[in-house]
Amino acid sequence: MTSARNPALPDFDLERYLPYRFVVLAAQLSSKLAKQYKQEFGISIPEWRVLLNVGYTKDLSIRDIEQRVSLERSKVSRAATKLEAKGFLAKQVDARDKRLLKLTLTREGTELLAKLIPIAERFQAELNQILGEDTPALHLALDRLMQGTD
Amino acid sequence: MTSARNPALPDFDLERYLPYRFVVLAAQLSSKLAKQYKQEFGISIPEWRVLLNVGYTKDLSIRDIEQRVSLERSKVSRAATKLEAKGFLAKQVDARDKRLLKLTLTREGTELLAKLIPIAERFQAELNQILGEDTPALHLALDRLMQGTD
DNA sequence: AGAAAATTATTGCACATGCAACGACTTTTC
DNA sequence: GAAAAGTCGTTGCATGTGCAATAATTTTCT
Repeated sequence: MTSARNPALPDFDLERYLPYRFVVLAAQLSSKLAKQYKQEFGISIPEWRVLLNVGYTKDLSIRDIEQRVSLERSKVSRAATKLEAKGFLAKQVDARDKRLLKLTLTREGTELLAKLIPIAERFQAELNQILGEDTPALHLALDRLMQGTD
Repeated sequence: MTSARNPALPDFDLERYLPYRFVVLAAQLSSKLAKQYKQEFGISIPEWRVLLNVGYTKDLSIRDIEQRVSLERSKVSRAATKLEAKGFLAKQVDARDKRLLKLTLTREGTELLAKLIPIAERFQAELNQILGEDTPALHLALDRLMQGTD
């Protein structure tokens, strides 16, 4: 079906090409949630990730988040600035090391996150539904790839 | 480990959150290849996708590629324009339907693609190595998700 | 046939992104 | 203890992106 018509080219099957499949699927999944968050709450994906991290760990710095979530320094910084402007988180300079920032959710930020999480959970449940008994196998494969491609 | 410190928040484990895992992994895989293509050949990801499609199917239109590769109209259009400027492909108006374009690789484009493909294959082989016997399971899971989230 | 609706590729524009440079601060080294 | 090297967060800038609007064409409908 995807055979090469051009004799100068080797055979190649894009439909089975793993990096491609990942990118397409990831974009689909991510944008589905992104639209919901954007429309209903005005929150972008980087903002959602930052919110989540700050929500679950005390006094994170920008750098901490960068490493955990594999999100660029500058992305994290800008997301944090926006969240601060919207009143969802507070920045505070670390007294011990004044280069660092300590990020904390405000009450409003906590309330927002409490609304966002169930939506994410519901989405995950949908996916597990679709995957059925293959869910663990997928996670295993993802573990392997994450490990292997560092 | 990822337990909620904040009593107002439900528990949530980002490390096991499927959409997140996909996005991170996809970005990793994709950017690894992208850097290589960019540095050595000056080709971006959208350009590589277009190149590939045009290489393997005759007289594709912009719209055809959009649908196949789930790449935005405008992205495809701009990628095609760049590839044309670099001499890798030729645009030609379809005589039957003058709204459509017929895209074809030039000789240079074919030569380029012939160099790109082995690199992609090698990358895929690496991944299969890492996945080992779990490769089919992963593809099955991907099939399910692609189907299910349309 | 002719008007209205639909389709195709391109483009303008506002916004996101990645990277390098910067200032503020800390750690290391001599 | 001062200078050099390193680290942290922000920002400027060139480039990429998504979306809506547009012009050119085709299809549909009366």
